[in-house]
Amino acid sequence: MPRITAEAKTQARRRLLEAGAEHFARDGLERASVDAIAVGAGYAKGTFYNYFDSKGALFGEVIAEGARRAVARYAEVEEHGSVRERLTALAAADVTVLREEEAFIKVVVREAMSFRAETYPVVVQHLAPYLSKVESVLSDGIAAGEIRSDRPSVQLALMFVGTLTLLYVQHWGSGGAWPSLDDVPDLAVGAFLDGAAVRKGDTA
Amino acid sequence: MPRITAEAKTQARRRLLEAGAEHFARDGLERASVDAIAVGAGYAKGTFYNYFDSKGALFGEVIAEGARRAVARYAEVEEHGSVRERLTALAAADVTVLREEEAFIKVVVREAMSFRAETYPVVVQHLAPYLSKVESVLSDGIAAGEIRSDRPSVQLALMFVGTLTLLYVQHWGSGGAWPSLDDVPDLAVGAFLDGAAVRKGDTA
Amino acid sequence: MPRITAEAKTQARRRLLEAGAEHFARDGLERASVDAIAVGAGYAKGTFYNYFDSKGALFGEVIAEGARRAVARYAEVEEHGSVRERLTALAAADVTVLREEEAFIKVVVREAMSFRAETYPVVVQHLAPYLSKVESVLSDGIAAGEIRSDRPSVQLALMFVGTLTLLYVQHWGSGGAWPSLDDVPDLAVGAFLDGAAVRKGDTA
Amino acid sequence: MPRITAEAKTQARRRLLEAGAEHFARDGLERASVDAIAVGAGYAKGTFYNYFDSKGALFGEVIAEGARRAVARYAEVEEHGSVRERLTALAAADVTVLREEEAFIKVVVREAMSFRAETYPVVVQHLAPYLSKVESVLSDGIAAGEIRSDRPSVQLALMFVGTLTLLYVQHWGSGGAWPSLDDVPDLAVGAFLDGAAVRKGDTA
DNA sequence: CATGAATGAGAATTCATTCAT
DNA sequence: AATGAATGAATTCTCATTCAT
Repeated sequence: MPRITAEAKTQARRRLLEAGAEHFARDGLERASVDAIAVGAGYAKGTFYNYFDSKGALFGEVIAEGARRAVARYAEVEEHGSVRERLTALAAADVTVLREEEAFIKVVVREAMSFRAETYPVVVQHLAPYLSKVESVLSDGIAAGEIRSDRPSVQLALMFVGTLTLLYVQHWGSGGAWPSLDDVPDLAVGAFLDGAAVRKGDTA
Repeated sequence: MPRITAEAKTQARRRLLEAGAEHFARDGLERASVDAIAVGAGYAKGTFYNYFDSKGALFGEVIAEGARRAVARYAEVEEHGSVRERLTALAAADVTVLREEEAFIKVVVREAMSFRAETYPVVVQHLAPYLSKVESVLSDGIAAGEIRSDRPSVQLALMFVGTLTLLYVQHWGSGGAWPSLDDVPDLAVGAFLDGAAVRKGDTA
Repeated sequence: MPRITAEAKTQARRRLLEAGAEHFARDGLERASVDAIAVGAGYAKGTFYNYFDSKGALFGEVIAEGARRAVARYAEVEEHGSVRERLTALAAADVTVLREEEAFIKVVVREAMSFRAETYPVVVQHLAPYLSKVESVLSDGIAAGEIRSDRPSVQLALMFVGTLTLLYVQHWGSGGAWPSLDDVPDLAVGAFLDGAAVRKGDTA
Repeated sequence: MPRITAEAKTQARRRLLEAGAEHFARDGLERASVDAIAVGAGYAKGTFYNYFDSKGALFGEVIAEGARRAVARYAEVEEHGSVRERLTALAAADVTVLREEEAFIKVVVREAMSFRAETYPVVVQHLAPYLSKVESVLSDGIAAGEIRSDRPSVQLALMFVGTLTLLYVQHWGSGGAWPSLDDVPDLAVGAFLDGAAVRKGDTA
């Protein structure tokens, strides 16, 4: 993956990317201003256009970079153990990224949930490796009889990632009241695997 | 002595509200233009301001109206049966509203998922009765031993509504590919109640 | 002068005229709104146009009416006595009008001092009878050797009326601090006739 | 590292200020348009906002600048001689400014005479040094027994400045017919010091 | 006569983008 | 590379005026 170094080759680019994430996370694409982003990165407005074609282009790259950083972290996760353990590890890795790159992740999540024609495909495309990882864990689980086999693994993966995302949104929306980030991995995995119903043989 | 009745006035308001929902759903608050909304409602630009103070004010009312319509439909849902049946009925009612008022619901959902300081509280406030309904069903379920009692019913309600919302987002985001609206109620209830894990005694 | 009755033949017209004066005095021509004037007169906006062609037309008529009311009061002033007495009486009559019709007079004064191409001629035209009155008193004074004969009486009349106006402006501008309306007649006449210099034979 | 010097920036500001004065003098605050002002200064509309926050802000600065220029000229006036000589010199200096900066002075005068809550305090504040100068001359005159001592010097100063202003208004209002600017200083000083009455011992 | 909904020209203001230095 | 002044398209909002009822 030489892409990271290639794309962030200059200091300036990286700084603009960070400042962009910051502003997009806070203000959204339309309300964030090129001027504020450039100044936030320590440059004058004109410099922005030496590195990015337009505000929209930066936005796309912020999303791509956010997804890339998340995926990079996923790559470090252990490949063995039960499905529950592996999903929890993935979720924990995800939360770690979120803590370190909150701005980037906020932008990605917001776009993922806003299903806008202009940006949705970009998000989906960049989240693909992320989803594949989850899907492969679930496929293994299906093969091992740990996961229900009546749903395509893609759909299950979407549901898991969605549940995780949902908890982030509730975390941000509630101002951190519930759930706390610490609780997210177990909550997500619990909700996804076990559901809310009491079943025969369970101890309530 | 109004020559044009109060109903006619309400009529104009309603048309602007519908057109507003349409445009906000497609373009979002910032990209939707007052001019386009007015023309979409069959009026000239200036007329808009005879009915609403500003674009932002209309946006708030669209959200309020969307929430109101959803809640109205919830009120018709049967109050008895198993938790599974009642949740499915609620979800089905929700999908019905969504089919009939897709624009309004899209706006509400997008705002609910965007956690913007300006609009989030409005959304939350208007979705409150909606959430209560779900919560009361779940409380009954906990009392009846059908639902796990280790989570506050509020949190469970948030998770159920979130799951439903998630499926809408995936429906819209995939261009209707998956899930179809018909599948949403069972999917949501299934995911929420049963989870994805195979458990002892289950038949895979 | 049947004009007064002819022009104010309807209640509505008069009420709109009064409301117009009120608003123009407070807000000026541009910032006063037809809607506010109509409502201030107890009518709906549309009714305004049954009585006046435009906002500008009303403005012209307010000025005309203000000048008319001032002149009407001048007509009652005594025609004999010294120049000082007669000028003081004229000034006192003027102050009386100002108290009773403050809005109208404010509009006239403001326009008189704003030398705007559109309205200045109207003001001048309507103040003409007002000025003639002063001028005739001063002509009598010149003939009687009470007033300096080295200035055309028209110019002297302009200076006197100007001095009076100046004091009004200072009264309004200072929020009534100085001069008070009670002081205006003597101040104006004193300044106009006597000046500020101490002269041989005067008792300082 | 400004490629365009601070002077150039000041240059643009100055051009906008001049154009603003021109337009405000002709059209008043409300009827003057930002677009026309910008074009009048040789810039596009948007450029205006690189230098001033709003039309109102420019208006305030035009008034401030007008008062500043007038005061600057006052500062050059001789400090000795009789009261009559000094007042005449002040008035002459004032007329000189008016000739050179007619637009600015028109705006200041119009605002001074319009007693509008929004602008009146600004005008008064900026004219303060201007008034002080006159007042100190008059105080000296009172001490020297040249000026009547029965009026506070502030009030006398207001009357003198008012008289001067009045003559400007009449000059503008009459289209230059009477008085001509050349006549203004002597007229103002004569009217202010001597008054119009013939007194014992005078030669009519 | 009275009404007030509809209109649309007009104005202020914002801001992404360009480009000469 | 960096800069920031200039630009003008786009947008929101106001309000005088019209006119059908």
